[in-house]
Amino acid sequence: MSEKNSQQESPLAKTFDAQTIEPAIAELWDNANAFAAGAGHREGEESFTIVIPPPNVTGSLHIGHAFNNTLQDILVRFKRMQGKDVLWQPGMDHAGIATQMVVERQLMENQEPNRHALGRDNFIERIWQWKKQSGGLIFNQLRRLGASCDWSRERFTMDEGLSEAVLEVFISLYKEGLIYKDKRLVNWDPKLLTAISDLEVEQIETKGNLWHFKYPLEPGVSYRHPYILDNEGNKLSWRPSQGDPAGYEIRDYLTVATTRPETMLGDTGVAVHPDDPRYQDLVGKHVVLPLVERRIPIVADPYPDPEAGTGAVKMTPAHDFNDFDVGNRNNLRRINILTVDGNIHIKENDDFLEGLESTPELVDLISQLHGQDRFKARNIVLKMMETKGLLAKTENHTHMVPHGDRSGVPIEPFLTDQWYVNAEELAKPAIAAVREGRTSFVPKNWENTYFNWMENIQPWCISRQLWWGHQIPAWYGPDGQIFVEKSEREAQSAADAHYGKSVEINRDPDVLDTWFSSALWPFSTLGWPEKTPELARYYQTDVLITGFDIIFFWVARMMMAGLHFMKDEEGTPIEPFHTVYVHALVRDKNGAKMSKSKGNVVDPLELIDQYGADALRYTLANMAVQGGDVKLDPARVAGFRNFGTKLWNATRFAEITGVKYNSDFKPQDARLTINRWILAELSKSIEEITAKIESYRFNEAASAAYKFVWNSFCDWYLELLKPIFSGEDEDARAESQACAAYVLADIYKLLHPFMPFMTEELWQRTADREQLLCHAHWPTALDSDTEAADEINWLIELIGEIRSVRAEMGIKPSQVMALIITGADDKITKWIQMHANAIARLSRVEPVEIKESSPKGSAQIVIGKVNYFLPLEGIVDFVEERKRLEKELKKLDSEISRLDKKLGNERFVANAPERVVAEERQKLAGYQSQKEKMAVAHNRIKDMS
RNA sequence: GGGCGGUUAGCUCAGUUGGGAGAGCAACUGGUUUACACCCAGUAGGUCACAGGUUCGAGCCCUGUACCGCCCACCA
Repeated sequence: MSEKNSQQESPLAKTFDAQTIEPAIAELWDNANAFAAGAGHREGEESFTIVIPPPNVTGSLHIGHAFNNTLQDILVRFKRMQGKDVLWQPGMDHAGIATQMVVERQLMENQEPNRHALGRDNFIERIWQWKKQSGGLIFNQLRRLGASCDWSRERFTMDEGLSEAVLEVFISLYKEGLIYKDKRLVNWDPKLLTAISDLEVEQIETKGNLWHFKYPLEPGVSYRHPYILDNEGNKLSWRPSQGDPAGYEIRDYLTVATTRPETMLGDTGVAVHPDDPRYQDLVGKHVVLPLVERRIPIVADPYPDPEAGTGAVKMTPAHDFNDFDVGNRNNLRRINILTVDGNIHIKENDDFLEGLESTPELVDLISQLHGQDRFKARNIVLKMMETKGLLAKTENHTHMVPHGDRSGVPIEPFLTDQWYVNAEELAKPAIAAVREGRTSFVPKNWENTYFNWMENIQPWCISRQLWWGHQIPAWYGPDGQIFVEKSEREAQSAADAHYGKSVEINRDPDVLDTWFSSALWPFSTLGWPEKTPELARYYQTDVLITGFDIIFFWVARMMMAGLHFMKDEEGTPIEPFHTVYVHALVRDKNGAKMSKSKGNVVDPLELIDQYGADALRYTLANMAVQGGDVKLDPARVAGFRNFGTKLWNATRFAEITGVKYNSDFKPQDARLTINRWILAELSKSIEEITAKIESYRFNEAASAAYKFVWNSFCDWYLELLKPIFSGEDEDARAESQACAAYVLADIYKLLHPFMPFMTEELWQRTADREQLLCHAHWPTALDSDTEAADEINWLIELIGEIRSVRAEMGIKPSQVMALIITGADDKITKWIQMHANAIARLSRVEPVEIKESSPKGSAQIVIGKVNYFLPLEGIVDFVEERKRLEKELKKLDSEISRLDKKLGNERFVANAPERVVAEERQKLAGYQSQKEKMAVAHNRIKDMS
């Protein structure tokens, strides 16, 4: 490294040029293969593994990725510097629907044949081509961000290896009976023409109507319908809970309500609650479904709520999840009246026509409705019902309508054959693992969300009617017999064996839900099902860092898959990770989720262009509050860019003043208080930053570093070194130069996880380093040295007071004035002598003198028992000082009276811990002695002004 | 309908075992020096949403209310 990165001749530029330096540093890391698995590993240190949440192959870096990956990188770089055997496993997700949509759109834009014309194989080939050209853009963007993944290990969910894992998992779950095929209602997306899982359904509040229909009872049947009267004597519907009804009327119809009138074409029953007194006599009778004239039964089922609506509910088992269940319990027919794309299908539909007489009215109905879009059909049905006088009432009604999260159209419950995973079974060990603390969430409250979902988990529909994805390894024999095997050849021989002769088999055309392969990510990327060395070394992974929006989609499913397939030698299941760090989503300024469709996306790449990756990362780290929302304000990015510049300039100052890294410097041997002080502050910061990163409090780690660098190191340490650097004491200068270099080097290390580019650059430029900063040893704290702190804290307080007095009294900065000290003991005297230069320089006082008696006409400062005077004669009107003292005295009075009251409270003295009481007493004494001195000063000045 | 989170300075937000409320930005005053105007020094600004309760003591714990946001859910 030394030939390339030895100290460079040219001095540092005035600011850090992120545009040119960041890419150069990225290249330096690249060439050194700095992030390969195990790079920088030190003997005896364990492994540390993170798998990246695989971005979609179609994706480009959005602010959420930037946030998520910044946090991962902070942790990964931190662990790497601790000498751990680190793997940050990168990779991408094939994102079935999203990718297929992108390429289909591209075909359309290019006016090329659509996918159906192209055919399945050609289309898939086309997607691979697209991936080669435009996929994975996001990885370059992640590199710009500084993500230190082992890029050589990049995986893709459609890779051969990962596909092998998918096959293995599917087949063994099938053979265990945990994957099965079933005909039931699914969430059907009529636009994308595929089934989707419950999680891909978004409930959207929609304003609509609730229409009340009269369904005539079959001829000869009627019943007594009770009612109550309102104050005006109007008949109101009666509910079982209301006690005795006021009266009855004879009805030959039932009223049902619906938000989806068009589904009535598929009604096959009316359900009432078995205990509902209104309808008990009707159970077992029939109604005649209007328009269609189908005779359908009235059944008793616990599902209808007698308190809601009329208590009678129309049943469409083929188009509603509840009705489906009721239908199963009561043997109701299932009549599918829709096509896959959501149009009415009642012509030549045997299910629909069964049992119907072919009347002219029916023919007319069919001709009016068949082929109509479901929403148009709704209006037509409504008109028909109204015409017949069967529309009893129309109410405004706001309700949740399920929409496909990709297509944005209302989904249809649709009766199809699909593949399911028995998630309930797989969830059991996944729940236990978290309950028993083998995997824990940070922050902990997400565990409730996890449990709540896992404990109510539904079968997971994993088949998709798409082309892009892992095709389901199932083949069908002539009679529909299923053969699930690794290859067509094996399926063929299984089929041949089954039938005892050679038969033709057909592969299931469907592909698997993308999340099926993502669920395997923590072990499939390490080579499973092969027993690779990486699998042994890096599984179990350590921390999963992810947004809460994919806890269900991804985290839960990784837990299920990991615990089912990964076992140690004794067969004990191994969780995929021991910790799940859940961060907030980056939201727009209104707190809304950012999404492309809303157009409220902040582009991290623009921020990187403008401020540099380090600045963006530092900002994001500072926003990573556990449990909090993240709203991005560009002004803050600028602020943290400024912080980088500050550090840059501190280094520049060091360079100018001969600060040079010296490996002989031993911090324990530092002699000067100022050096011992900064080393103690450094140690405190090291401890704090280390602890905060380890507890995932990234914002607190970042702000601790910020304060140390800016407030302690730059504002005070470097300022206090200036007189030493320009002074005569060569030993002091040499020690300080070495010490400053030492502290700077540790600062680079401490900041490296947060701002890797600039720190690496500075590290390389400030000394002839043996290694890259990203492999340097994370610093450890020294034994604490509190002695120095007293002295420097006194100095800081004194300088601050002098500055404050000067400013308040309007003394020009250019005005140099004397400082006279009285009442100094030996210690203070020594300190004054030691720091006279610094005091003079930083607070513009000259000379600094210790005297026996106080000068006349001075501003007065009290620190501890010592008085400090600034003679004002000829400089400023005493009135100003009088006002200032009065203000001070007022403040002291209020403090003193507050403490008096508190300490006068017997119960406080009796109940509060001794420590607290003692502290308060000490404070009070301090304020009192300060007040006495101030009062003296005030009296004196009053006489003069 | 169930669950979770939020309400602290003009703005964006910190505040981990209860013991005098902080940061950044913005504002105001003023800038001499061996780095930095992306800077330095100083100043001002808060009934910690509201109402009760526990406690010697509450931004923090308990109860309730209001408003905002999110997640889950099959009410026709």
